[in-house]
Amino acid sequence: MYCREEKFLSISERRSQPLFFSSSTTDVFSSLPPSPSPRQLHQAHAKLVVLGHSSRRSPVAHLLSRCALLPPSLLPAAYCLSLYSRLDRPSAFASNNLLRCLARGPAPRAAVLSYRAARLAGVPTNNYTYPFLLSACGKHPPLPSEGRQVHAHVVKLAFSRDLFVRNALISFYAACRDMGSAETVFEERPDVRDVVSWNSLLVGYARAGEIRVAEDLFDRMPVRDAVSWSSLMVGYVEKGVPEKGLRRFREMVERGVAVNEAALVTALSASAQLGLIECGRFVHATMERLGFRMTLGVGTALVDMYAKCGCIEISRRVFEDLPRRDVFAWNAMLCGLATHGLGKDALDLYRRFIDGGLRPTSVTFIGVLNACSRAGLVDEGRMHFRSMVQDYGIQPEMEHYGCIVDLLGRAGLVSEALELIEGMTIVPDPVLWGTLLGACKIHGLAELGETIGKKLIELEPAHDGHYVLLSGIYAKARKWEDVVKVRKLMTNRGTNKVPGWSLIEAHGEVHKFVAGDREHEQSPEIYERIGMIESRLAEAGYLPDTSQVLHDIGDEEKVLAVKQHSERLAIAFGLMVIEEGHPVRIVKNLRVCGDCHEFSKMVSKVFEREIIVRDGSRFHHFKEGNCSCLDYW
DNA sequence: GTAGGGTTAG
Repeated sequence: MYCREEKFLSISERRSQPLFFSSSTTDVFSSLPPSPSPRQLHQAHAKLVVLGHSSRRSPVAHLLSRCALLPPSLLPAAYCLSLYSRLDRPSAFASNNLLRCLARGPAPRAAVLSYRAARLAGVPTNNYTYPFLLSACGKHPPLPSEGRQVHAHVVKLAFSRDLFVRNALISFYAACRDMGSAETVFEERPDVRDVVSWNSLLVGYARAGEIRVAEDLFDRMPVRDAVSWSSLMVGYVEKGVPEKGLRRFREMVERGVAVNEAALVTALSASAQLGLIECGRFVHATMERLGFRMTLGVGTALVDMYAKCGCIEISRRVFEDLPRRDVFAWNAMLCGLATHGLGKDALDLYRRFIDGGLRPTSVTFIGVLNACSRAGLVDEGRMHFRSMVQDYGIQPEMEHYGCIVDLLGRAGLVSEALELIEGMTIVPDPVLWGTLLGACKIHGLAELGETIGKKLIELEPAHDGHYVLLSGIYAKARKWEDVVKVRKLMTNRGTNKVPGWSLIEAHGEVHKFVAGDREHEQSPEIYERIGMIESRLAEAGYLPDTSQVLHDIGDEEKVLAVKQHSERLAIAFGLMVIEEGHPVRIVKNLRVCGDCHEFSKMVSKVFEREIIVRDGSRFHHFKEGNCSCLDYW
């Protein structure tokens, strides 16, 4: 309406119009949609300027309150500060809304500084001030000493009876991992408590890894809501027991608790971690059954879950069907394609992402570099590594170096990789040296491998993987005495060899196998099946390669040790119980050994069955005698 | 006009 009127006015007429011709500012705000974009807020601001209201307390505070609701990525903290700075005598409302903007913005510490300035300028505070301020102090990384000072103000200014303030205090202490203080605030006033108080404490314990305490709180809660359930689930997932989180999700659904986005995302993340597609499908189906509308968060978690459960095509479809995509969604898809060895597709996706005008993050480059590595695109990888720093100002982190070392190592450029490591600005971690050591083993560089292996053992003497890799390098060079020496060293030092296991899902049940396992109730049939598979493979000309069996034992025993690797048991079981035409999906914790890799390729050919293995770091799609990793992993 | 939960990588 305002604009239409203006169209008919000449410039001179416009000048002659009183600035307040649209007498109220309510029009400016009532024309805004429920969730305005930054651009629409700027337009509202422009209207206030035209109306001559840009220094008036109430409309500016109103505008700030709308800014504070923007998603954090769009929150213009500097702009909010400039809006606020136009005010002569800011109200508590205006100041609170500035605090709210700053607390949600990229630099929450600014909220503390702004509060200090407001106190000095005599701006009044009220009970709304402290929740915003304490939330700023509890953001990552937390500001413990600032928050404690705020707590002192709360007490001094007599706001400590306020439920919202108390809850914000509990959350703040929980974020600082100071559960003692969180508990004190919680216990101090049992009459000023609600479900949020309980949840805040619960989250604190869950994040601190004190899952038993969290469970106990959960059981004692007088009222539980969806946040209570999802917070407990997060605790399990963070504690490394995603299966318990999934169990809670099922329980939550069975009890008819209204499922929320966080519960869905956490349950999907748990399924993704476990690689259990049937669990993931259950969560997806539950979501659809309940008519939960697709959100960015759930969409991203679905893309990630399907990718991590080996269903990269479904993952792609979910991604393409998303109504909106943010950088998290793109990153999930990109990284998914890369771990599946679809390097070319990942790079095409990255192109689309950049052409769409989005800004990559450091995780985006982990995906891109990984993709280059998997596709063997050395020059392209080097180019993106440079572009990351030069075009986007992202400093390489350990993971980026990891991808590049992997890329160079795979291409046999081990000395270039070594040079890169030596020139790093951050101290290379053992994982990085381990990546290089892996490259030495693959390319048979015994001397360099020996140096790095010894160095690694020195760095992490309790880590069995280093001894295993080094003895593998010796074994490949047929230096048997050294193999024995390293193995003895390993035993003497009492390192615990991480036992290898493989999981396979069949008809709603999860079956777990460890090497040489005879626990499974169908063990006799499984071993019989392995024998049968082997004779079929032998007819097809397959010879076991025992060079990677890192035992100082005789050849015959070596063959036996390889034969009983956990994924073989899982594959044999899979061939027994998974219907024909369906792929056999296996999840294992360690990397696949060379012989099992060869074995899987042959099985996929001879038995015309697709086998999808998720190992410790990537996927192997075995089909018609080939593997998607192109035999480098 | 307030406080509590989740997603990408390794």
